[in-house]
Amino acid sequence: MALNHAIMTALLDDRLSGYELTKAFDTSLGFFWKASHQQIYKALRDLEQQGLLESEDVPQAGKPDKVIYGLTEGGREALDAWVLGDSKATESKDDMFVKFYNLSADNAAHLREELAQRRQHDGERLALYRRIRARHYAQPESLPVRRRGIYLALLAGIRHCETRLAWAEEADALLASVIPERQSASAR
Amino acid sequence: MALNHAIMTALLDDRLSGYELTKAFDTSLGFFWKASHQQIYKALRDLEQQGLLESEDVPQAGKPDKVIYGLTEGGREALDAWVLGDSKATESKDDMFVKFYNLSADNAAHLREELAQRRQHDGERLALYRRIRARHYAQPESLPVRRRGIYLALLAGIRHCETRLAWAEEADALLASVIPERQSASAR
DNA sequence: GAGCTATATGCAAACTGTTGCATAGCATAG
DNA sequence: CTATGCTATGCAACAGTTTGCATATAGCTC
Repeated sequence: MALNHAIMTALLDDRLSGYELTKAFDTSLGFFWKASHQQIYKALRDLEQQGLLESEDVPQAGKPDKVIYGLTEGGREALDAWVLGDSKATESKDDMFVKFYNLSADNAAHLREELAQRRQHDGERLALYRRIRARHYAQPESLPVRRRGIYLALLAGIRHCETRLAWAEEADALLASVIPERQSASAR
Repeated sequence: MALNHAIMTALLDDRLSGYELTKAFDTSLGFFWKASHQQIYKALRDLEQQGLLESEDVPQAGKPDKVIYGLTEGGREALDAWVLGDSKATESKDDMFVKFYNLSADNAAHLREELAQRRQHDGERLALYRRIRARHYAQPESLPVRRRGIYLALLAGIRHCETRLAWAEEADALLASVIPERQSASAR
């Protein structure tokens, strides 16, 4: 299970609580691996039981107490070993492409709207990636080794968004040509 | 569940057996939605029970008998309605990017190998897409409407592969610079 | 004749992920 | 003062996917 390894990866530098990890999985590593808090809390308990993480209760004033987790020596070794194993690429599944196989004059306007939402989303994501890049990865050659790996992942994210946005323009033009002339997407 | 709708989409033009659908999901629609035969046979039975598909037993000589499925009127309507609903994009998950977050001098050579495998795979996939494009989608403007949708999906696949391949070159160069000089990926 | 591949379908268990709900204190906005 | 949202953790049910196994016939190769 890669979720476990993604969590351990997030704990390489910092000792974090489940809640903090959940937030980390909304950004950063979460760009490449999504996880809900339910998944994360469960994985943390499992990993601790396997001896790959150790935990510490941290009482807090004005907030609920929390439990922070850190990698054990065994966890670090397990993570290193995992990286050296083979990884399988989970092929991405996207409803929208299946819908494109159903394109018709009746649904072209709808698909165009969905596409516009994707463009919005990809545009925001791209802007975020670029900000992160400018702030933290402006000179990849001078980064420490591990940070260069993160830079490459970020770069893949950037390229991916750019490609999707460019494709969306072509797709939008083609969809527009399919929509019956008498009405546009927003006509009643 | 989009698998059900992907199956119905595959049955838009043809009446197919579970086995034939399984093969179809290895190519074509399967480029955007993977499914195993166990999933497909189960989905077919479910869909028939819901009245969205109807089946017919086809005895065969020299081969096991088969059951072919076709869309019912209700199935066609259900599919049309589904296309008009909202779709959620399943964020793709990829072990390899998590591994990049763990880049070190010790594992750079291994990651480079994994990357080479991906390049190989993406390259083959791209070549296949291009062949399909050249054969069946050379003039998208003159295609019937639904085929234009499929063309757009194919185009997305092409762009995606191209982007990944270009990124892989950059990544490879950076990884090479991280690998300790005294040994290459294949050194003992 | 033994083993491999292809056709054709299916069950069952295990794993992974999503959704809904629950608790509980504190802060901030209206 | 009430509603909302944040911090912080967790259970339980369901949905979806993967993996391993099972069956049966036919043709091909060694």
